This record gives sequence, structure tokens and C-alpha cells, in this order.
Amino acid sequence: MLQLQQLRQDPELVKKKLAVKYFGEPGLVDEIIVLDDQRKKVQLEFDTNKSQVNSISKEIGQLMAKGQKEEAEQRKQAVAGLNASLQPISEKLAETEKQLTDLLLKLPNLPSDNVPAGKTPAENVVAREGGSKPALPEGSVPHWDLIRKYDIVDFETGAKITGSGFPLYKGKGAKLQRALIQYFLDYNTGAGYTEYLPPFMVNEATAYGTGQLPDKEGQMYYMPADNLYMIPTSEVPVTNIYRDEIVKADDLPIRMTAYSPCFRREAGSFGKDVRGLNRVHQFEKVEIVQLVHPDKSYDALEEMVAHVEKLLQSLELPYRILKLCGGDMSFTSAFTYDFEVFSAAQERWLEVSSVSNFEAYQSNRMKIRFKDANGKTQLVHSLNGSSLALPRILACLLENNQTAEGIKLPGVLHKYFGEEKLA
RNA sequence: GGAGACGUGUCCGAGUGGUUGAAGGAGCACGCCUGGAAAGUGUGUAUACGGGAAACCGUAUCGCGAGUUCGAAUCUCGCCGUCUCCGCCA
Repeated sequence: MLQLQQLRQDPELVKKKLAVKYFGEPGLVDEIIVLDDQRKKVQLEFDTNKSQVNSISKEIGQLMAKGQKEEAEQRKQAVAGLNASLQPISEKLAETEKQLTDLLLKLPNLPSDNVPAGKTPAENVVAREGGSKPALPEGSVPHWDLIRKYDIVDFETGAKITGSGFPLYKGKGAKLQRALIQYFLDYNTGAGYTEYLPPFMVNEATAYGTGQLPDKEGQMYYMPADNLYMIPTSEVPVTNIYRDEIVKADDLPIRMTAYSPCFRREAGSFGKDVRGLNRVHQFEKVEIVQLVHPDKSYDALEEMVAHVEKLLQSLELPYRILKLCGGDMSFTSAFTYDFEVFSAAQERWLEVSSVSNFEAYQSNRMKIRFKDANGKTQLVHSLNGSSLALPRILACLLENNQTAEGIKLPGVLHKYFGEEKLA
């Protein structure tokens, strides 16, 4: 959530930035400021009245101690009246505060200054490309055929057990998943990220912290009996590790990595381009998260991008890195790079990672702060990225490396998979 | 799931309903002391919001939320969490 202070400082600038994201209700900014003025007035009124009540109550205590019962009784009468008039003020204050938060929650994060202009994915900007697209041999097929050929993912049985979009990995397929997870985690911890294995369900407060709630509950699986949500990414539990904490400046940056399955309802998005592993309800992912000093968050972003890029290079996959345009960025992001790998048989790019700087948007919700050099408490900046999401990586590995003798695996995976080829 | 105990600041730990934002330690920071260190010693050491140029003042916060009361860390209820015992269980 944006900080009120930001809005008050320069409302016009805020509106200009919201326009970059094609946010439809710029009027909210002024509405919020008016409401905040009102809140201040009401709070001042409440504080003044409450202060009187408190001091008279104290006097009552002192009078009682001295045994001056009648004096005390008189004061009680006075306080009763004050309290009665305080009641509506107190309600008004609570109501105004709630309205204010509700409105603030409707505002998306502001895009950073160098976010490319544009409304649709077509206007995203290619930052750079790497690797080379393979020339596939005659008779090459998409991964959903290869999956059957090698009998490594069984969608039908997954659908029988759970429903469509819940793949059942089998044999070498299951092992390759495990190998990839292990490799990714090793790669991340090697770069200084601390490994976590978080809970796969979270409570409301946690889902709220990273921005899944309110409004996006439709995208998560929900367990009403226990009021818990299945995580759509480990970003959610991992970033919340530091919720409501003030960390030492020396502890920054905090780097965390975690593997988790990710559960996504993908309501409304099924229908096309969902064959095979392209879009599923449950998938495996290894995530990286950083909490950093606000001055360093864009350095951290570049560092994370370079980190993920090297990982893709080590997998020898053709990739490109996109800077998302304002209109295509997520609600909570200030700047996002998407990573896509080229799926040679499908001849299309598939998103395998998204690395974002949320600046103080998430930390303001979660109240993750640190003490700066002057002893002042400040919000940290939070960032995260996939490193990496597995299904589409698997799809590309299969398609791009298919040979008559089997799937040739990149060198880095040999020791994790135990073989050089999947056949 | 059942029964009981508990939940106070960075940590430990007091706290008969009335100057308790909270004793006392420890830790930490900055001084003094010292050749240097330890010990000793002095001061400081929560967060948020509001008012104020500032000093500072006000309000709220003792797991969370309601309630009783002139007044709640302290009493009542609900929820969450921790521990112990029993049950169940990988």
C-alpha cells in the first residue's frame, strides 16, 4: 500500500504515475487526501476529549486515595457526560480510519520512472536476449507429445485424482523435477540466499501482507474450514517472515530462497494456450526474495536479474528479458522484468520468471522496517523473483533438446539427474 | 480432539483496578574511569498517529478482539498461540 505521505507530498505526480499503469480511478488520490484531513480533525477532537477524561479519572483515583469520596463522586458525574459525548467521536474516528485504509488499498503501486510506456504485453521492451534457438530435427514434436513418449507426466491420472491442471509426474519426470529443484536451490544458496521451506498454506494476515488480499482471493485456493489459503507462490510465506518486525540496518540485505509448490485457480484464464505444461493449477517453483535498504533496491533488482539470467544460461536455453510496460505490470510492482524461454516446438516464448521491485508497497502493508543511520525507522524495500518456475522450463528442455536418442540434458543437471539423457 | 497452565518492552522478569509506557536485571549505544581492556560508574535505550518551528505535549498499544468501570497489563467473554498431561497419529 502506498504511504499517505507520498500522496500528500505531490498528488499530481502520483496521479501522473498512476496513469502510466492505466489506473482507472485517479480521483481516489484527492478523495483520500480529503478523507485524511477529516481523519486528522476527528482524531484531534478525540484526543482532546480523551485527554480530559484521563486526567479527571486520575484525579478520582487521588481523591479516593485521600478518602474524599464525595469529591470523587462529583467528578464521576462530569466524566460520564464527557464519555457520552466521546462515544460518537470515537466511532467516527474508527470508521474514518477504516475508510481511509480501504481507499488506500485500492491504489496500485506507483511505477518507477524508467518503466516503459505502454498498455499491453505487446508494448513490453526486450532488454536483452541470450542463447540460441535450436534447429530442431525433422519430426520434432511439442512437449505434450514428448511427455507421452517418455511417460514422464500423466495428466489424465492427475485429473482423475484431483482435476484438470494437476499434473502427475512419473518416473524420470518426477526425478527431473526433483533434480531441478535441488539444482535451483543450490544455485541460490551458493549466491548467499538462505534456504527456507515454508508452510504451503497461509492465514489471512499473511495473504494480505503480500497483496493477495483483498480482491484477489479468487486466484487462491481457500480452505474455509480453517480459514487458510493455499499459497500461489512461496513469495507469500517467505516475505511475511519479517512481517511486523524492525530489523537492524546491518542485517540488510536479507536474502531468502524457498522451494514450494504453487497453487493457482487461474479462474477464467483457461481455454487456450493451456496445453501440456503451459498453464497448470499446481506447479513447482523456487523463489528468491530480498529485503533491502531503499537506496539499494534497484541495484538489488539488477543483481537478481543477472542471477536468474546466469541460471538460464547454465540451462542452455534461449531466453529473453523483458521490461514490462506500465499497463502490463502487476498491481503491487514498481518495476518488473519478465524472463521468457523459447519453446522451440511450439515456437513461442514462455514466461519462466518474473523479477520485481515492490519498493515500500509490500513492506508498508507488512510493516517491515529498519533503523537507518540516524536512528530513524524506515520501511525496507522488498523484491522477489522466480528462480525458477519448473513446468515451462521442463517443456523447453524437452522440446529444445529432443533427439532420436532421447532428451539431451544440459551439463549442470547431469549430477542432479544422474544421467546425461532422458530416454 | 479433551483437561490444565501460561502469553508483559531486544531478552529475562515484577506487577493488590488508580500518575504503570510499564519496577528490577541483562543486552545495546554514548560518556567517565583505564596505558589498553575487563570490572566499576553516569546517561540514554518501543511503535504508530495527531499537535508544534522546536523543546516538547496529547492519544493509542502489556498475544488479538470485544465487554465491565470514572479508570484495565490487572476483572469478564471470544479468538489465536505456547507448554504439560490424556487421546489419536506419520
